[in-house]
This record gives sequence, C-alpha cells and structure tokens, in this order.
Amino acid sequence: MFAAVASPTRRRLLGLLLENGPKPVQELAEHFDMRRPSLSEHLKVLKDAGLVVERRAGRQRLYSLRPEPLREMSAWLTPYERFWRERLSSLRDLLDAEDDDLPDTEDDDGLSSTEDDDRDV
Amino acid sequence: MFAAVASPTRRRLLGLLLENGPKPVQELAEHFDMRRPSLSEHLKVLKDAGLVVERRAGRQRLYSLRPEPLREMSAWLTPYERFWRERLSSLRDLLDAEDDDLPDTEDDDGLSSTEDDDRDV
DNA sequence: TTGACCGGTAGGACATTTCCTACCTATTGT
DNA sequence: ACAATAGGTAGGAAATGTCCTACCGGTCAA
Repeated sequence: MFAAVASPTRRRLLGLLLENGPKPVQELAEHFDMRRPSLSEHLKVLKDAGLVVERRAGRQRLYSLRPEPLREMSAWLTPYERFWRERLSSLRDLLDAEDDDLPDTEDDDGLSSTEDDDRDV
Repeated sequence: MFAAVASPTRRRLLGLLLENGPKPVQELAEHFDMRRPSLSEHLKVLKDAGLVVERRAGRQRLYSLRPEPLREMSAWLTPYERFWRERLSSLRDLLDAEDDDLPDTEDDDGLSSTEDDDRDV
C-alpha cells in the first residue's frame, strides 16, 4: 500500500478521484500524458491495494476512492509526528550542526556508544 | 520521499532510529538479514530524502532520525482523512456491495450526494 | 447482427531497485 | 608504522516497475 502511493502518477489519480468523485478510465486518462493501458495498470495497482473500487456501469468502469487503507499510513505516521512535535527538530538540527563543528577530541563527554542523552532546548 | 518510505526495510530503519535514538550502521545492521553495504545504500536513500542525518563520530557514523519530511506525507493525507471521516466509508462499502447485488432495491438515498458530478465534459 | 466504443490483458523494451561480493579510504590502538 | 575496525563505493545479477503497441472480450446503438 505504501508502494502504491509512492508513485506520483497514482497519487495524482487518487487526487482526481478525491476531488471529482468516481470517474471512468478514459476521463482519468485525459489528465495524463500517458496511454490508456498504462493508466489501467496503475488503477490495478490501486485496486490491489484497496485504494479504489471499480464498479461496472454499462460499458465503462467507474473507479472510486476508498481511503480506508490510508489509515494505516496515518497510524504509521503518528509516533513520528509526536517525535517532531516533542523535539522541535529544526532547532535540534541546528544544535547538531554546531556539535559537528567541534571535531576536536571531546574527552570531557566520554562519547558513550550505547546511549544518546536527551538534552533539552 | 514517498518512495523512500515505501520500502519496508527503510521503514524498519526509521523505526529503530525512532525508538533507540542515533545508531551506527553496524548496530542497525544487526537487526536485518542483509549485508552491511545494502543497509548503507538504504541509509543513503533515507539521507537523500532528508529523513536521516549522518554525524561522524570517530570512525563510525551515527545516523539519526529527521522526521520533518514526513510532514509532507501527513499534509498529503489530510484531505483523505477528512474524506473517510465524512463518508463513513466502510458502511458505504457495504451498501455499495448490496447495491451491486440487488440493483433494484433503492431504499436508501442519504448517501447518493456524489453521483451527480459524474458527467462528461 | 454489425460496427463503434470502453477498457482489460499479453508481452516486450527499457529503467530502476535491491541485493550481493570486492575493494577502498579513514580512523584508532599498539 | 601496522593491523584492525567502521563504513562507503563499484559494478554486476536478478527482480520489479513503467511505459508502449497489439489485441481481445463485453456493451450499446442502428
């Protein structure tokens, strides 16, 4: 599922379905500089990932968005969100960079290989 | 960046850095059934995506998590989150399935608000 | 029924990813 | 200086991904 969303083409596809609702393949293909069978393959990947469902309507297939699998991504993200909120990471990056600017032997710190200490900001 | 996170190996790597803090390559490699150079390549991908930073410490390189780029993923997710919360999609899936099985029973009409924008251009 | 249309499948070309084994440089301890 | 250690780089093999052109079956309209 992460792999399905990793493709810019497929993210765009999901975006179109999100904004415009269910659409047949042809109409989706108009938005891309790509032949229709390739789009069909991308849609198959999305379907296998459970991100779209296909519904037959006459001679066309309406594809529509099914965002549930994205909850998994949202859940995966959560602890990282917490991390970047707790640590104010951009500031921490700055401190790390300055730390990197002191290449001399820092014998006062000991350079413990097992743990990095949580230092506040 | 989406591509960087698409790999299970790299997600695991990020998870290790999240839980255990900065680590040298060797110690990370112990958790994988993979040779060290391959891990190095995965770390390079993560570094190019801005998801980790490398800090030289003697003869080892400490890799640490930099979660900021994940905000982009979180932002991308937002409208879909809204979508799945608004539409109670799992219920909708059930109704769609029954609708597909019994095409003549249209006793529900509360969820058909999106069907009108499916029109040719 | 015949043709036009929608869209999936086959399979081939090409690029990218992912793993490996060698090999290299930089650092550290003796 | 020398050997050992940490880890990146080269380049090749195999697997996957992404595009294409054909082609095929299903549906609608005359």
